[in-house]
Amino acid sequence: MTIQIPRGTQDILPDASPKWQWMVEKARQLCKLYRYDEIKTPMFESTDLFQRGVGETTDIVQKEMYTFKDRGDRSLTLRPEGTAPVVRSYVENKMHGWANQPVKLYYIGEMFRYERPQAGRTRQLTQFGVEAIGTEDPTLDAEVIALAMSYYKSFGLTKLKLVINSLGDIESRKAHREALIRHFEPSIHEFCTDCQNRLQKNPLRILDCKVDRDHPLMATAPSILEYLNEASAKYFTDVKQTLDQMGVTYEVDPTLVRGLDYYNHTTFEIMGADFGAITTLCGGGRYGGLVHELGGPETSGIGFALSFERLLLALNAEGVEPEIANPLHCYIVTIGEAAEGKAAELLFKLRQAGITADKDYMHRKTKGQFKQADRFGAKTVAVLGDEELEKAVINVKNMASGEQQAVAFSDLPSYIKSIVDQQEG
RNA sequence: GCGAUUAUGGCGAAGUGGUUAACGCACCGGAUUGUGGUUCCGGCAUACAUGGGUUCGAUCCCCAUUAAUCGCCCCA
Repeated sequence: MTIQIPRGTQDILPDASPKWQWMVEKARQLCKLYRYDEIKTPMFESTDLFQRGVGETTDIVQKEMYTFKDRGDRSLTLRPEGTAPVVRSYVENKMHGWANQPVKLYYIGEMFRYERPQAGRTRQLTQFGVEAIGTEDPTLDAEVIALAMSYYKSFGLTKLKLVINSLGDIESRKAHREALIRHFEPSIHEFCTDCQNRLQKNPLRILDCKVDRDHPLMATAPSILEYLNEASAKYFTDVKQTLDQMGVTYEVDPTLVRGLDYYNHTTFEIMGADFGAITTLCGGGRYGGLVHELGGPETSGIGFALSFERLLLALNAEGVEPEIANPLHCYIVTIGEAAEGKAAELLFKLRQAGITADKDYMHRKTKGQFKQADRFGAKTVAVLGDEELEKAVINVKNMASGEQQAVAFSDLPSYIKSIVDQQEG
């Protein structure tokens, strides 16, 4: 048996990489506009970081972490998400003391979760995320949401839906949680076993349940929005107003719950075209206690994470293609062994002049080399054989018009350039 | 962790309990000497996931394993 790629991972082959480069480039450009700076953190961290940062009760920590011991008997974990590491770095590097506040960061990198692979779900995934840490300001929440939406829209995606919600502050959350338990507890035996487990663990999740969605108690369940205290309600209103002013359209969904423990106040999710079971492209929100939990000051941050794997599904679902291409300007056809050295030299000079150029390395016959050039979509083919060598010229064929012209070796780069310019113009 | 489906040459895809396992695409070569599409001709390939079992004999039947795809859970 030959060795296979590990389960849930994938190779990104050359025909797919333009799209990946495209996704990365657009993320970087957008972050420049919004003035977020890149941060890179390690792919693995102390296991404690995720246990404390993400939350002991979350699925990520309970069953999805790639945890291992190194030779020094330290427990390490391949990062399953980006926020906890960034906040760790924020605290460790005392970014709360930096002159520019809030600290606005973005990251692009691989995350690892031990899950059953499925459409839009892999064990290694690539996330782009931003974190704005150091203040609690509704316009910042709106900015982060707007950034995420702008990112998707910059690809020309149209089937997007932004859903927002507020979990309120700790006090509001707690009041709501108790109300939910009071609401469901008497009849919890009528619900699925998952929901019975959720009752104490995370009663908010019951509202998400697909099995029991038609149960009468669902419709009458207390909404978080009714339990927001004054400050939380105002904060949420301000976020919504800012989005309105920016012209970002959204839907409020009081049942929107995010999986990680650290969220409070604003949460949001962006969904895309329906491909398979998964429609969530991006998730984010504000995290209140996290910085302090990890040893920093009492401050708050907001961010989102999205995966390129799912964005790719959305791009494919809507048939979006990148404009990036790499046209071949010149293909050199050699006839006879004597031409090989000169061809290599000319290739080198063409490339030095910024012209994309290639040749045959498979000892194909002339016709085969032309076929190859055609397959590459070469703008020009330059033929070099004994006749040309004798006269110190090379015959350049314009592949669009079929015209052929003898050109002195030293004039080749400028001649190719003129034909390419002419074809493009 | 649970469930469903699938597993044939580089790719796609037929097929059978028993001699050389179709075909298409791709690739290479040729159709009078060094020129791309199309057409025609020819060539090419360690192909029946792995390990057991049933059978005189299995790629085809049964079991297990592995992997892929999809779904549940949960999430990006």
